[in-house]
Amino acid sequence: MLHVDLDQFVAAVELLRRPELRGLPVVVGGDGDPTKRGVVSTASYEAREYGVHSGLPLRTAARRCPDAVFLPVDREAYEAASSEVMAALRELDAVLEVIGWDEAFLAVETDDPEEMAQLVRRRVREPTGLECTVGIGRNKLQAKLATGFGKPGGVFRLTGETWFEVLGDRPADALWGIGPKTAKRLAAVGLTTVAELAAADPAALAGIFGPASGPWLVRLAHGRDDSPVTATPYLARSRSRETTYQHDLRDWDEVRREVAHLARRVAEDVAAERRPATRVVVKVRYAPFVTHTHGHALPAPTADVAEIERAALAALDEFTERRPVRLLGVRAELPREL
DNA sequence: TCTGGGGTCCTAGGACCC
DNA sequence: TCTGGGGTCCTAGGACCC
Repeated sequence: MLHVDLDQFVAAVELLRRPELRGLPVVVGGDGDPTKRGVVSTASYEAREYGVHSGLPLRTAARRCPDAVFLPVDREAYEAASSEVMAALRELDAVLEVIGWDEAFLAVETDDPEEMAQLVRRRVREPTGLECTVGIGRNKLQAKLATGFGKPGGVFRLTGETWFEVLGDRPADALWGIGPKTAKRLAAVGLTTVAELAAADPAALAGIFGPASGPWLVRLAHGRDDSPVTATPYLARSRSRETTYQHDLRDWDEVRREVAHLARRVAEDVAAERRPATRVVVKVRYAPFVTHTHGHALPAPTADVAEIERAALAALDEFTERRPVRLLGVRAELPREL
C-alpha cells in the first residue's frame, strides 16, 4: 500500500502561480485578511517556523508572523490542482482510492516499493509541479503513518516489524483516529504511548469507549487494519453549508433569513447529487461558542428547494434561546443507496 | 489561541413495539 | 397498582479527519 500526500498542498498551489513568494512565509486562510474571523488553511514551511499551522486563528498567525504574506482561500484552484494530481495517479497501474484533496492510497503489486514510490513522486511532479511524500506499508494504516516520517518530499516504509520500533514510544495521538480528547481519556487510565495502548485489554477499553471503539483502539495501536483500498466512486452521506459571521447576529429575523439562504444552497447541492435528502439538520453556534443542533427526518425524501427550506426553518424553531449567534449551518442527509 | 468549512462515524438515551 | 426484556428507530452530541 502506498499513501500519497501532497506537501503543503494549498500553499504549494499558490506558490506555483506566485513564484516570487517562494522562500517567504505564506499563510492561506479565510479571505486573506488576518484581522477577520477565520483560521489558517495551510501555512508554508517557512511560516511553520513561526509556529503557524492549520487551524490557527488568522489573528494569532498575524501576531506570530507579522511579515507573512496572507492569501485568501481559492477552493476552485485547489480542486483543479487536485484533479490533475489524481489524474496523474490514475495513469499508474494500481487501484486508486482518493481520500481528500491532497491524499490518496494506491494498492500496488511490486518487488521494490521504494522505487515505485519514487516513480509516483515523479509522475505527480512532472505534470503538476507539485511535490509529494509517499508512505509505504502492508496496510493503509501503516502507509498513512509512514508518510509523516517521510515529509517533506521523501519516502518512508513502515511494516509490522518496524511498527513498534518507530511508533512504540510515541504518544497515542500519533495514531490516525486518536485526537486530543481520546488521548486524554487514555492517559487517565494510564495509557500514554502507542506501546501501552497496544498492550491494553480490548474488553476493558470497550467498557470505557464503547463496544466498537474500545477494541478498535487496541487494533490501531498494533498497526492492524484490514480495510481494502476501494476505487468505487465516493457517495456523499450528507451535504452542508455553514457560515461564521464576522459580527454576531442579534436580530432573529436575520437569523431566519440566513438559515433560509443556507437551506437553499444545500438544496441546490442536493439536487446536483440526483438523490433526495432524507433529513435536514440546523446548527446554531451562539457567541460563547456553544453549539447545538436540531433536525428532523423529512416526511418523504425530497430534493425540492421549498421543502428543504421549510424543514430547515421548522428545525430552527426548536431553538428557543435568543442569544447572539456566531455561526449558522444547514445539513441535508442523503440515503446510503440510490 | 476568542477558535473555518466540509465531511465521517460512533454512542447514548428515549420512544415505541411486542 | 409501581413494573421484564429485547429489538429498532430517531435524535443530539462528541470526536476526529483534511
